[in-house]
Amino acid sequence: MMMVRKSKGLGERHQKIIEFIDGYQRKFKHSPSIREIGEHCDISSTSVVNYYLDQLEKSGHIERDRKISRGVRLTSPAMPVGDMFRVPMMGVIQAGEPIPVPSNTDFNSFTPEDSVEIATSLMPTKEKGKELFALKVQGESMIDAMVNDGDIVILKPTQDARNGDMVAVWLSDRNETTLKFFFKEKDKYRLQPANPTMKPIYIDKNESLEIKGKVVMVIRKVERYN
Amino acid sequence: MMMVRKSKGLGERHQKIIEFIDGYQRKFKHSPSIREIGEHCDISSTSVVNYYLDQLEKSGHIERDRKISRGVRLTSPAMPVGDMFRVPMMGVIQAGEPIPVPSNTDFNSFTPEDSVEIATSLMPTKEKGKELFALKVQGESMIDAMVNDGDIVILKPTQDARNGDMVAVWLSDRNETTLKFFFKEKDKYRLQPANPTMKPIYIDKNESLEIKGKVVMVIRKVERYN
DNA sequence: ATGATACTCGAACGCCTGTTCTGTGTCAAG
DNA sequence: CTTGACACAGAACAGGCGTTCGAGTATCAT
Repeated sequence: MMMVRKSKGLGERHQKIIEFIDGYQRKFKHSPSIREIGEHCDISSTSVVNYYLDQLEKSGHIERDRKISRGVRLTSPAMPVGDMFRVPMMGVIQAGEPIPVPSNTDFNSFTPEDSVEIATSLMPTKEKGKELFALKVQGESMIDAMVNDGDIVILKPTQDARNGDMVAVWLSDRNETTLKFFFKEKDKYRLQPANPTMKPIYIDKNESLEIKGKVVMVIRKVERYN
Repeated sequence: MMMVRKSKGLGERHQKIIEFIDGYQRKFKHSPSIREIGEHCDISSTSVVNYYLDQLEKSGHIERDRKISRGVRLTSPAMPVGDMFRVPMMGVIQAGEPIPVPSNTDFNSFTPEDSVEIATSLMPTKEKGKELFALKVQGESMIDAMVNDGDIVILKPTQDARNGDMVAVWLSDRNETTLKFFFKEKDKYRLQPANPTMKPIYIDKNESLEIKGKVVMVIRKVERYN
């Protein structure tokens, strides 16, 4: 039958408690005590706080270290505390295929599996990563940009590049995706490989050239070849 | 008994305490109490623990929330809670110079400024990074390993490499440091550049070849040329 | 020697904190 | 109406915990 009671989901107090714990941990660097939770959530008795904490633990929202002072913590804090952020992995980039670009509406639909975490201390400039996306390089066609099979490139979506930017471009005439340094010259574009021993390629200005994004970071995990 | 004076720097007990706090926070998700620190660091009195904690706070190694249970925490934990860890930046790697390798004794002497944070989710295999160190590449001499000026390479110190490993080697005969893929052949070593368009170099087995470490990761920040 | 400094110990004080127990009121089902 | 699950309050208990104090010991410069 129908219970008008709050038998399902999170009640108002559950949410208030979670919010308070999250804010408290952010402000101070430790967890609140049961009594502190009670005070700030308008609960007069510690047993009631304990009552809700038990429920939140069963529902998996929090973890508790029993008998330990301030042993309450959120299972998945909104921001992973550590100074880093998450970049969605949109797919692969390879010659002969257009690269996927993020749609503007999906901002929280990616899971940890298909995303990359970057420490903010590693980020160039202050692209504090709210629009960035990542691509995995497939094949060795980007090798002239010093990017190899399996590498991860972090891109910032943009249409127009400045001279010297490393960009991901889609050459529809050649049916090819490539990473190059971008230079605009008199009547053509020069796409300069990163490796100085290799020659640049020139694209006429009326040839179609689609800039997909600007590379801000390259990450290579070396573990293969065993 | 022997009581060793240490008026400067960190004494043995200071280090032991820091290590314990770090390990404790990693294992459980909260800080240890003063008594727990005492037990595991062979300090019989809580006042002595408090004594050292005060010093560590003044020297900036820890932070304390007074009057708060378990209100001790490291100012820059080796692993900043969020799922990542810190790799010490030992210096630069460049042709013509030997690369610096970490001494075994410095474990907390590096500051956030000269270290690199890596998300564990980005790490290859399970090198859960307790011996790793980082080097910044200077010059373009590593370009045949697809590593460029300004790149950061993460190395795992090792003397012997397996075939296919990407290693940092010091060729004393040539007075050169280089990154190559390592292959042992009949009577010589083959050092294969990562870029297939470049030819390998061969080192005779009696020529001196010092392997300094195995590359596990390469990070490139692209922000220059503006 | 002597005092200063650095270090160690043990105990006690008193608040903090998680836990538990009893009791009250509400509301829906039987 | 009775019953029982549910939400809540208050109090009390027992141990956890940071803090403080008094006292003792070793090392060193004066």
